[in-house]
Amino acid sequence: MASRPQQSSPSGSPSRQAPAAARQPSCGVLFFRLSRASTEGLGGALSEVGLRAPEYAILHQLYEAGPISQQALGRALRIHASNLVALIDELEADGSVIRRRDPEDRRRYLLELTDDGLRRLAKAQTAAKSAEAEMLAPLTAAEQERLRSYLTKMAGHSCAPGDRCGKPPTR
Amino acid sequence: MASRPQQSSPSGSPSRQAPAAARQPSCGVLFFRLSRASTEGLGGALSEVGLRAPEYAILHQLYEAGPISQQALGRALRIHASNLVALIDELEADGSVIRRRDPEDRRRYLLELTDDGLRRLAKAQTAAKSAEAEMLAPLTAAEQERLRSYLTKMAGHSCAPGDRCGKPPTR
DNA sequence: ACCAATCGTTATGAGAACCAACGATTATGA
DNA sequence: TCATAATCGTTGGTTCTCATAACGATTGGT
Repeated sequence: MASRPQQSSPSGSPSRQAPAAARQPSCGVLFFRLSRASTEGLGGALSEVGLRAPEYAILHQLYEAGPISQQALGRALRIHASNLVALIDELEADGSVIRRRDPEDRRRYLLELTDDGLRRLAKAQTAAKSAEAEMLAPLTAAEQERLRSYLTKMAGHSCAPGDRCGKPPTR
Repeated sequence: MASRPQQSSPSGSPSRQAPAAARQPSCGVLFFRLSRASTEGLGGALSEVGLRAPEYAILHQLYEAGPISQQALGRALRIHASNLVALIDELEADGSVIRRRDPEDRRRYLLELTDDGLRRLAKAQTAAKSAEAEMLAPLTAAEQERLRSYLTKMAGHSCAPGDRCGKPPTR
């Protein structure tokens, strides 16, 4: 400890001056942290049911938005179309989802949730419940409900089920 | 269409019965969708400043939590220690961060934000601001503030800066 | 002095992301 | 009608991220 630089906080005490950076974490940083925490907890819970997070999201989206095309699904979930193929393949292999040609446009499929897929989704939700409760623990029940409504609004805004939420983002 | 299984909504009309699955999307699914939307918008905005999301989060965390060890940083941000090395290397290479040995325990480093790093963080925040505003658009100003407080609480609960947020998650 | 534990590092492998290109199908226009 | 362009799903290949295991260096306990 011959040359301890100094203890007067070279730039280590951010509580002194705030040159330009914002003190409170931005939503971007918060989402970065929480999405990882969520992925961690959710992934662990889902592994017990033999599902991964993207597949869980797909089942949920299919249940919520009804039969939709792969491309609409990919837009809603922000999953690249090329990556969706393998995911749907797997879900179709174990009977959770079926691909059916859209009679109105036979280029696209209409992805449908089977009864097995519905059961699997229900089991996954049960498994994920405790992980979510853990994450939402510091909030009261009312706050949790409000948070959910906020997130739902944001998710709907970023890409509505049937909306054209193409890549050109307002810019 | 010779053998259409049946037309009595095999499982395609979710608005009829709800056997066991929850109607409204769980927070896990919402976080899955929003984290991807956030990564997309935030990543695009940060690329203009030459930063990626993890580096941005690191700078912010260092600014917020002061000089901390790499391991504490990794716990807070849910970044694996082995992956942190390259990230810190890069940030140190362009002068945003310096590694300094902790005199109290010379195994660990104390990561410090330099003045350059602070400036870079400020620029990144400015760049990220519009992307965040876009994502938060469907919320009122009051709701945005409440959302931020909720997320902050959750982030603090999942892993406080100096807390032992080890892997054994309550289980 | 020994042993166990911790911090940072390295190497390596598995998984997910993006990009370009291709058949199949549909839409548009001459 | 024919030709051209556009869309949907798919494939292959490249890159990036993430996780696991092992290794020196250092510290703490006995």
